[in-house]
Amino acid sequence: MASEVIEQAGRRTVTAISRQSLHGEIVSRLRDMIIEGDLQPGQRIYENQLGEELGVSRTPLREALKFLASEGLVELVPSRGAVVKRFSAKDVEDMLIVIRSMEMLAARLACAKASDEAIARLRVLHDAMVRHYQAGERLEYYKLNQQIHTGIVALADNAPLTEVHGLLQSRVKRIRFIGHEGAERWASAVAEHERIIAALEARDAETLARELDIHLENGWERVKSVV
Amino acid sequence: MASEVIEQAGRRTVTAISRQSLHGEIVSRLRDMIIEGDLQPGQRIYENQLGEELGVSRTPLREALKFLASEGLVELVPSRGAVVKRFSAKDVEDMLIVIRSMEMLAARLACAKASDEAIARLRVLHDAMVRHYQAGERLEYYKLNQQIHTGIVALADNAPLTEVHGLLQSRVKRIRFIGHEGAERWASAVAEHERIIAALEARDAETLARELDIHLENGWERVKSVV
DNA sequence: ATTTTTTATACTGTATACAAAATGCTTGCA
DNA sequence: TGCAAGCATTTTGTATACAGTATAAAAAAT
Repeated sequence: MASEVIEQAGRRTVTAISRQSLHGEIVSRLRDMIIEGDLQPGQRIYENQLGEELGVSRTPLREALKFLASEGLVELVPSRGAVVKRFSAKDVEDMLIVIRSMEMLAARLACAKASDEAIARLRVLHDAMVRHYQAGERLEYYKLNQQIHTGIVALADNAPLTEVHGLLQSRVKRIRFIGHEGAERWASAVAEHERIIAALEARDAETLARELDIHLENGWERVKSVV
Repeated sequence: MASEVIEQAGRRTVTAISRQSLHGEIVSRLRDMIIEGDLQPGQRIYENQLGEELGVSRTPLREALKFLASEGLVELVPSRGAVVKRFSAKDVEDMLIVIRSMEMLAARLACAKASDEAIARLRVLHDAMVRHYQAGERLEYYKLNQQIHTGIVALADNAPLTEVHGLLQSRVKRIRFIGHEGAERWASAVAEHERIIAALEARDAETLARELDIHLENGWERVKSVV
């Protein structure tokens, strides 16, 4: 395969230039592969094979797998290596409960601490998202949607909260990504977002938390059928 | 060194017997060493040296370090290896905010889902804790205290919540461990716990959440001075 | 024909060796 | 005496080799 040769040549160059280590590079790459479904849940990971594909030897690959295991994206089975973690419906439901709670916490903190400029930046994202909705561009909509939720968490200026939220978010991403909602649900989701941004701009913590609660509860219903 | 030989011989035996992999063994060991202050914040970890101490080669040790890096207990500096992570006062404060929120969530879930037997088991732990308080046994008290908080989270029957709570808990552990509170504060902490268990037994979610909120807010004040 | 045992193969776990990078020290020079 | 440059040493990063274990297939026995 031509791409593999390019990959190998690229690696050396990238390693030299980029600030990221090879380890970090592999971690990001594998994380994306898992989230985007390139590596499917339950699939066993053969170190030799995957290492060859990525153009790296087993050592840094194994280190990356350990890292991802701690993130909960792969499972380490003793003497049988790594397997892409598979989540049950309950697992996903449980994650969404926690994510919802964390976003509500973030919302309250954000109302108290966020700067006007930071909130304005979220409004810009929101408006862009609405335009993608009106244009029917689901993928672009989805990406901005994610960014807004992550953005609200970021407003709370609480690193552990951001980290843990991102951790769980990355696990449900590959499931949410599949979820294509119907037109009327999509419309109401956008309306919910509008109210969320408005509450944030008003710095009305309780309204914001309540709206997020409703929104994520609905989102959960939207996803539920897929899992 | 004689101990090294014993260590190495011991390792082979242990590896054969224990269900845990050597990797898992090292992870647990290092985690304890960090939490208990054996490895101090900011301290650089020399792989050769530490590997020799533990009687393992660099490969599994490095894999364990990557795992702990993902847990947030060590930091990986490119080309300069691993350093025990140091947390600022704000970091700790932020963690405690998140932990508090998660315990409150757990409390609400627990009131709805926990079995009577599970709650009864917590009551037993609580009573034992009170006895240790009365005997003035701080360490034993502290351990049961931890167990009770972890136990409440466990009652929620939400694996991701348990995992994430444990993650943050392990980071603040080494700080809390140092925190020795005064007699009157200790007394009020015990009283708060009594109310918490009572609310749990009554399955009064809102009271339980409120009491936990107060308790953890106070606990934060208790710790604050130390950091 | 089915089940059990043996054997071969493939993969993981661990150690070691080598290469590249960083740090610290020494020596030379101003 | 102070500074800088180069060299030596230490340490990390990566590859490879070897050992142990699980899996699968084939052969033998019931």
